[in-house]
Amino acid sequence: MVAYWLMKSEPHVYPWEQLVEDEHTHWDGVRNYQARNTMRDDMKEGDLVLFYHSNTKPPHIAGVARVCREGYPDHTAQDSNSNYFDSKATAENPRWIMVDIEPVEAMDNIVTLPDMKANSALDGMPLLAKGSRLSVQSVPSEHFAEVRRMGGLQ
DNA sequence: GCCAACGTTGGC
DNA sequence: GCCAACGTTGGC
Repeated sequence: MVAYWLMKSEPHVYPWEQLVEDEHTHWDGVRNYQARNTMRDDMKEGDLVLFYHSNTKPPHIAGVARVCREGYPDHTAQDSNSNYFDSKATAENPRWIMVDIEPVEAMDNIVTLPDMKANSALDGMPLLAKGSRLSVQSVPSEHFAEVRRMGGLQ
């Protein structure tokens, strides 16, 4: 049973094009407990992910990715040279978790936030909720299908 | 366990 | 650059 998710990345930090070039990546740097718990407990290999570009004009979904490795310790938390260093993280208690994802398909045309807000078929989508800030979040399957359709994918 | 202060996210 | 919304920290 495939589940659907959405992950946010700022394009000047790690864009979709970089994921395509890298072929897969580990999703390090998440330092929010709710997002961590989702990666640790809920995201399974084969689940599909909407790759969202935040903090850009306009914010948009760039493509679809797939979980290719389930939750494991985010080693950057134990690296004092990393921006994501957390002094409370240890080998015994890594505190932060990441998954690996790989690209599946780019949108034929990007799906912008205003277009999603204007589409009543997406009413109730967590991304569109007021004050939504979670960088890893669930996507209802019917919303996932609608976003793919909006992006021009079969 | 409360809550004020502070830091971050992210659309606009 | 602004600021609303939200999460975390730490004193009490």
